[in-house]
Amino acid sequence: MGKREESREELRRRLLDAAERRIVEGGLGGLRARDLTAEAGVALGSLYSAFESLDLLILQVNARTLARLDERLRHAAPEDLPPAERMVALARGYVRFALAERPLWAALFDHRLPEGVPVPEDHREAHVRIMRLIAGPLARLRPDLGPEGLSLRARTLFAAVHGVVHLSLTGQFVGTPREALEDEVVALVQSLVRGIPASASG
Amino acid sequence: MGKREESREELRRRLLDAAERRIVEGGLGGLRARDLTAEAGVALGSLYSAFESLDLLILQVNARTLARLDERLRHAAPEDLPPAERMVALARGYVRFALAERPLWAALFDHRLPEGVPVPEDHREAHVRIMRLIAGPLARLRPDLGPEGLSLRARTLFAAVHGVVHLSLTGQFVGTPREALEDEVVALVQSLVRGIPASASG
DNA sequence: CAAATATCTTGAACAACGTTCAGAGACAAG
DNA sequence: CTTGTCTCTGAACGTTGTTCAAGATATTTG
Repeated sequence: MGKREESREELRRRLLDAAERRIVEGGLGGLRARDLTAEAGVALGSLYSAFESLDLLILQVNARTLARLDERLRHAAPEDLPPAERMVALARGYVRFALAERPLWAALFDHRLPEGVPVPEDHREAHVRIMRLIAGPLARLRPDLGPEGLSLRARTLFAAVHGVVHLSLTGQFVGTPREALEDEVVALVQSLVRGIPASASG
Repeated sequence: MGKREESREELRRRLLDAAERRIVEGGLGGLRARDLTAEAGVALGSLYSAFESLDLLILQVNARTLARLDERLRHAAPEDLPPAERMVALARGYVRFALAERPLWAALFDHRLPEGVPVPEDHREAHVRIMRLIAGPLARLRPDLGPEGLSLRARTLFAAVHGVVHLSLTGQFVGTPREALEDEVVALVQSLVRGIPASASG
């Protein structure tokens, strides 16, 4: 009875590892079901006995990446820092994570589920955890905001920082040059942190 | 001699129009070479006598969209406004354009050229024109910045605003809710505009 | 332990995709 | 009208993700 479940987990792990390696090497766009299963040392069809589809497998790779991002951000911005510095440290941590784990980080945003399929609950939860990491110091800077407004502003701040990193690294549009990225993001957050207490909006 | 060239242009126009309609209806992800050529009333292979590839055709659709965005932004932020208000107006214009032309706007960022193919020069130029639209009022707010730093900061500001809109509308990550989007973007830009003159960084 | 049964793994086959190209057809020149 | 040149056509190709009958393997039963 035990052997079956164990080997099923082993299969999932092997496929996840292989997919991660392939993404690191060739980006999400270069990920093929055949390469992935070959690298994992299993048959093509086995992918579909371990996961519902290739898309759902990618989602699991992304879940791992999200967990690592969460950990890195917590490590980068300890709770004993003053709130403004903590915000800057979070932004810096995000930039460095994106640079260090670029293909896996990019996969978080490049991957789209097919039309009908909803994002799983634990994914949204992982996002919310990261948002709360921002909402913490933000609450100290904006004691006037309620929990609702705080959550809203945290998402907006994250999205702003993310946007700068994203355009810079994907290089589609004319983004911030890579060499200036970290400094620009820090300047952005500092401007926001300075602008925030003086503002009555939101 | 004239008939040949004329019909070639006509073919390109028909294909571009059809592609645009298909993207509006089903998004960039739902665009198929076969649907597109069927809608244009031409054979599948004709696509490749008018354009190098489907990717390059999409790039032309995006060029049209970029031109419309440029026009809309100029219209939304007249030059006689005070610089801070102009910045807000530009951001508001961007949000509204994204909402109004959502699938075509999304195609600007969802579409990626294959590995080796570089972004054409006129595309980068169209981007730069939009950046200059931001750099104008920014120069008044930050007379201390040189042309280099100004261009840099303009790209960062655009990317920040874009990030908020992008995460909100693609709904991949936990973004700003649609109802709050315009207000949040305006608050973001106001914070930045307020934070900017006090800051010595950059 | 051996036979029977349940389960999983395998890779050929399938449908759908972008792309190509030999042949049919349309146009210009003589 | 005939000839030659260019263009348009859609069947065919290679490559995707996905499926599924058949063989291999594990588990249960006698």
